[in-house]
Amino acid sequence: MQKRGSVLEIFSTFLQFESDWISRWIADPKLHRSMQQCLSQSSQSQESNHFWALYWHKVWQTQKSPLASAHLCAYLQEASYWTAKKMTMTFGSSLSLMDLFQIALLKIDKIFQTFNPQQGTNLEQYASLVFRSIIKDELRQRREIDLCTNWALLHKLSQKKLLEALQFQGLNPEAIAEYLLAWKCFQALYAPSQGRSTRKIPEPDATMWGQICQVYNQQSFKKPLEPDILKKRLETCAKAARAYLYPQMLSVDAPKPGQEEGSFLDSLSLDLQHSLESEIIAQEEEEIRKQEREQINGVLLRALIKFDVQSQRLLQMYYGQGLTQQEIAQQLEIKQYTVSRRLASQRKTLILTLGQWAQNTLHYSLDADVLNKINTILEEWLKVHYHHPDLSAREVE
DNA sequence: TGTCTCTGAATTGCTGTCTA
DNA sequence: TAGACAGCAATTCAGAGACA
Repeated sequence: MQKRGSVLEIFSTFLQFESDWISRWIADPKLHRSMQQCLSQSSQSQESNHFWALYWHKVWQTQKSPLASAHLCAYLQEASYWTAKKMTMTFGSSLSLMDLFQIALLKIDKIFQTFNPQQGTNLEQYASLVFRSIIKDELRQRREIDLCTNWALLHKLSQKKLLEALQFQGLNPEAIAEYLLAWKCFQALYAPSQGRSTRKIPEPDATMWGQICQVYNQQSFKKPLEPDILKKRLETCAKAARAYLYPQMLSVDAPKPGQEEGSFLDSLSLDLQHSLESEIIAQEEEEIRKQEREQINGVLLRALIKFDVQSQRLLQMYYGQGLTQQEIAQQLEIKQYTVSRRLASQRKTLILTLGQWAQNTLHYSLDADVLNKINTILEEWLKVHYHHPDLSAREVE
């Protein structure tokens, strides 16, 4: 992918994909004109991308202007692309690089809403972090939904989401009311047996179908239904929910519906040569981050080993087994607040250890911001460590 | 979209126990 | 006896879900 050179290009061009590869940068004529006009009128034409990013973000904040949103979307193309690429390499996925790229950009408004220029951060770096969490969340949820049986999905579903899904299918209000009633009866009567995975809830047996049907017929003003019809209705609900919550991805450069030639982005054009420059920079940055991660692992593992057995057990129960403080308190026969205090004290020790290391090695000054970041890193690390101890141990070797 | 409710987690102020 | 630590009860905070 060739780097965009000028401010004009950066705020008015978009990536075009061919299969799963970048084909070229293409300019949006409207954005191109708008940016040209801004640059010609502004004494800030030579200012950095950062300046214009903050400018368009301010416009978006004050006017909620779609034009500002489009300029920022163009600006964040690279951030979205590299995050999507990293995620496909790290996690692998049934979704392509292009799909992940689009998932990230679909929720771009979230970045505009939560970005705070006062904190002195760079919008592009901030967007990369948020894109990463958006994609991870999407992949996790899709995996959950893919693994769910219809009956598990119906259990997880909220009434609001089911209603939206049924409306999305174009059903009339009367039909929707009947489907909702069927779902409510199912929810009320069919509870999965304890200990069973919440993803693998099996189909109700014949007796249960009979009971659900009986309650449904008591509450419905329509002609009484047979259990197999009710079952089909609930299967339709599950199908509608899957289709609504996780629709098939459609590429922005896919052919226009009903047209053999031309795509959504065909009105745009700008030929670019391919370059490896950005890939090399990204690989170097990744290498540095990897080394830092390994060092952090070492520091935290050495600190953890110094904890007594009970403290280690507490952390294992909280982060490893995912127990609540109340559950841990019951098992250890102590009070919830004692658990809370001990966890807080252990976290404080680890934060100070990591802070000391950051101060000595990376020459960070330990202000509130840095400590907050260390706290976030620590939380993530503890979850990974206690879920996959082999992973963190391997990185330390 | 805003409000309400619920739940888990964290905090606060006071008190008791233990130890150097 | 001071300081560290823990117990207790009440309160606050934050996030998620339901609902009008």
